[in-house]
Amino acid sequence: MPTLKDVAKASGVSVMTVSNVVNGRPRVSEATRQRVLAAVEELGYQVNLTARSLRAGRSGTIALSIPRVDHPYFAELAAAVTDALQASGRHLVVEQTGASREGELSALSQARLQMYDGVLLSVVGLKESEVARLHSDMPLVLLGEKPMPLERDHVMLGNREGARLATAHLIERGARRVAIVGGTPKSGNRGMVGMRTAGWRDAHAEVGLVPDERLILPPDHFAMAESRATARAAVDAGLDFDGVFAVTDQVAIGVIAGLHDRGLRVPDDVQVVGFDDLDVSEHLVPGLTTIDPRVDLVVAESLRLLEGRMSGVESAAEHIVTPVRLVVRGTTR
Amino acid sequence: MPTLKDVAKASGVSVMTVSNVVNGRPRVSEATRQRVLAAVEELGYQVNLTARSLRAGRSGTIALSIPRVDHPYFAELAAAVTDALQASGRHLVVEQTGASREGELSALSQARLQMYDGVLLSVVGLKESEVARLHSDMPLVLLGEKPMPLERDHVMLGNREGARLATAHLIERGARRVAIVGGTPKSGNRGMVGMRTAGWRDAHAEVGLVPDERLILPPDHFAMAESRATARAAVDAGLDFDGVFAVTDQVAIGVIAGLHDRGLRVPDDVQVVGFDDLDVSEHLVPGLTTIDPRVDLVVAESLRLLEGRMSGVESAAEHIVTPVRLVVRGTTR
DNA sequence: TTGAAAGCGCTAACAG
DNA sequence: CTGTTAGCGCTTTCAA
Repeated sequence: MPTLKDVAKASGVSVMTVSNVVNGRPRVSEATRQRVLAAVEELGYQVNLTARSLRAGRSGTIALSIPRVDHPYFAELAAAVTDALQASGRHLVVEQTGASREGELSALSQARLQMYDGVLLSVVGLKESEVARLHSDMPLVLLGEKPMPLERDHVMLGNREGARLATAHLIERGARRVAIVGGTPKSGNRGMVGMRTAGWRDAHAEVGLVPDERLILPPDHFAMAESRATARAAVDAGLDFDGVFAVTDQVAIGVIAGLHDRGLRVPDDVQVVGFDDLDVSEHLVPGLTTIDPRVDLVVAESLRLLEGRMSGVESAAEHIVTPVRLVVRGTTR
Repeated sequence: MPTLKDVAKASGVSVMTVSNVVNGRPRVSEATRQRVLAAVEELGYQVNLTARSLRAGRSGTIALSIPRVDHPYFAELAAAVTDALQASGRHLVVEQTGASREGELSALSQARLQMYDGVLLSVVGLKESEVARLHSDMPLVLLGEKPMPLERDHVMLGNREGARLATAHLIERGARRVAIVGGTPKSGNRGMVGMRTAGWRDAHAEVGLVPDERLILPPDHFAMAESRATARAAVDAGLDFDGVFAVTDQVAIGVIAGLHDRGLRVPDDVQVVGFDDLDVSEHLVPGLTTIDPRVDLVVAESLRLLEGRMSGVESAAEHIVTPVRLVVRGTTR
C-alpha cells in the first residue's frame, strides 16, 4: 500500500507537496500537480484515513447508534439520517447496541467515540441516571422516548400527543372501548410506554371518559409475534373491546393478525391505530391508520444540535419534542 | 482527554509500562500494575483507537456495506451479521451505499477500508467488470445476486432455485397463468432479476408449459408503491393471470395491495408468492407464502470466508450459492 | 521487569 | 511555490 512518501519519491517532490496536491490545496504549480497526480495514479495511492484522523483529530464520520437495524422504525431513522447527511459531505456509520445497557455504554466508550466526530445515540437500555453519569465531552445528541439529563441535547417524539391523537381518533370514529396494546398500568413509568399510555388516558379524559384499566394490555416488548399472541389471548379471555391503540406499528400488525386468527375483522369488528407510520403500513390491506412520527423533523433537529456541538461553541443543552401527526387509512372507519 | 503519557507521568513509570498494563500483557510487577491502574482510573484514561489502529494496522472492526438499512432484507441481513459477530468479539459497523456505483466504490475505497479489518460488501450498483478492476488486497467478501469475478469470494442466494420453487408451488396449487412481477424479458440479464426470471421459466418448462411473455411485468425497482401500481395497471389492462411470483416480499406486498385496490382477493382470485421471508411477511393477513433466503446460512458462509481472508492465509476464492426453501402460508391455496 | 528509541502516515506551521 | 520540522498516541524492538 503506497504512502505519501512513495508518491513523493516517485514524483521527485516532498511529501508535503504531495499532501497539498492530494488535498486540492492551492499554491502548487500546475506542472508539479500533474507530475504528482500521475504518480498517484501510477501507484494507486489512497490516503490513509486512520493516519489523517490521528493527525487532524477529526474523521469526517459520525455514528448513529440504534438498538437494531432490523427494527423498521430505527432502520427508517438511519436511512433518513444518511440522506440528510449526504449534503454535508460527512460519512455515517450505524452501530447497533442491541437495546441493552452494555451495548449503549460500549457505543459511548471514549475509545469508540474517538473514531467519530459526533454521535447520535438512541437511548433505550440506559437509565437517565446512567446517562447523567457519563462525563464525556464528545459531541453527542441523545434520541429516544424517555427523560434525559438536562445537560445533554435530546430530541424526542411527541409521544403523549401522538397517543392522544390516535386514541381520540378511535373514539371519534365510534369505538367505545379502546384497548392499548403495549401500554402500562404503572403511572410511574416515564418512558415511551408510560407517555403513550398517558396520551391514551388524555384522550379519554378529554371526552369525559374514564378508561377501563383492564384494557391496558402487554407486551412490554414490541414484537409482532408477542402482540399477536396478546390479541388472541384478549379475545379468548372474553375481553370486550372495539378499538386498539397499538403503541407501535409492529404491535399493530401483530394485533391485526391476532384478531384475524380469532375471526374478528378490522375495522368492522375492531378498529386499530398504530404509531410509527412504517413504510409497509401504507401498503397493508387495509392500510394502517397510524401516527406519523415525522422522522424528518427528528433528524433535522438532531443534526442541527450535533452540528452545534461539533462546532465547539458552548451553548445550553436543548430538549426538543417534535410534533407528530395522524394518518388516517383503512383500519379505522 | 488523557493519553498514555499522562498516565505514565501520574504513575511515575514509562509509557511502555502503561501500555503493557492496559493491554494486560504479562511481565509487569503487581505493584506497578496497581499503581498504573489507579492512575488510569483517576484520569479516566481510554485508549485512542485511531492511534492504535494506525500503529497496529488492525482496528477490530469489520464493516458491512449494504444499499440501505431501510430495505428490510438488508436490515435483517445486517442484524444477522451483528448477532453472528457477537461471539468473535469483533465490532460491526454498517455502511450504506445507496445501491449506487459511487456509494459502493466509496465504501471500497482503500481509505475507508483501512479503518476496518475486513469488509462484507453487498454489490448492487457495481458491474462485475468494475469489481474485477479493484485491486485491493483487503479482506473482502462479496454478497449479492449477480455474477462476480472469480478472484473474489462471493456468496449468493439460490435465486433461480427459489424462483423455481415459488413458481412451481403456484402451478401445483392450481394457478394456470403465473405472472412474474419484477421480472425481465431480456434473456441476457444475469443479475437477480434475470436469475429469478429464469427460475420462473424453469418451473414452467418442468411441467411442459411455455410461459406467456406478457406475464413478465415490471418494475425494475422493487418498491412497494411501484409494485402496487404495476398490479393495478395489469388488472386495468385486462391481463389474464391467477398467480403472481413477486421477485421480493416488498413487491409481493405492493402487488397484494394493488390487487385489493381493484377488488381482487388473495388467494381466491390470485395467488401470490414472494421472496425474502421478511419478518413482517408472517404476520400479514393472510400470511405471505414466500421463499426463505436462509440469511443465517449466507451470514455463516460470509463470515467464514472473511475470517479466512483476515487470517491472511492464501487460498483460492470461493463462490458459494446458498440453499433456499419455500415457506407456505395463506397467499396460496 | 522496565524503559528508550523509532516510527506507523499524515498535516500544521513555518521557513525558504 | 516547495520543503523542513515536529508530532498526533500508540506499539514494536531492543537494550538495560
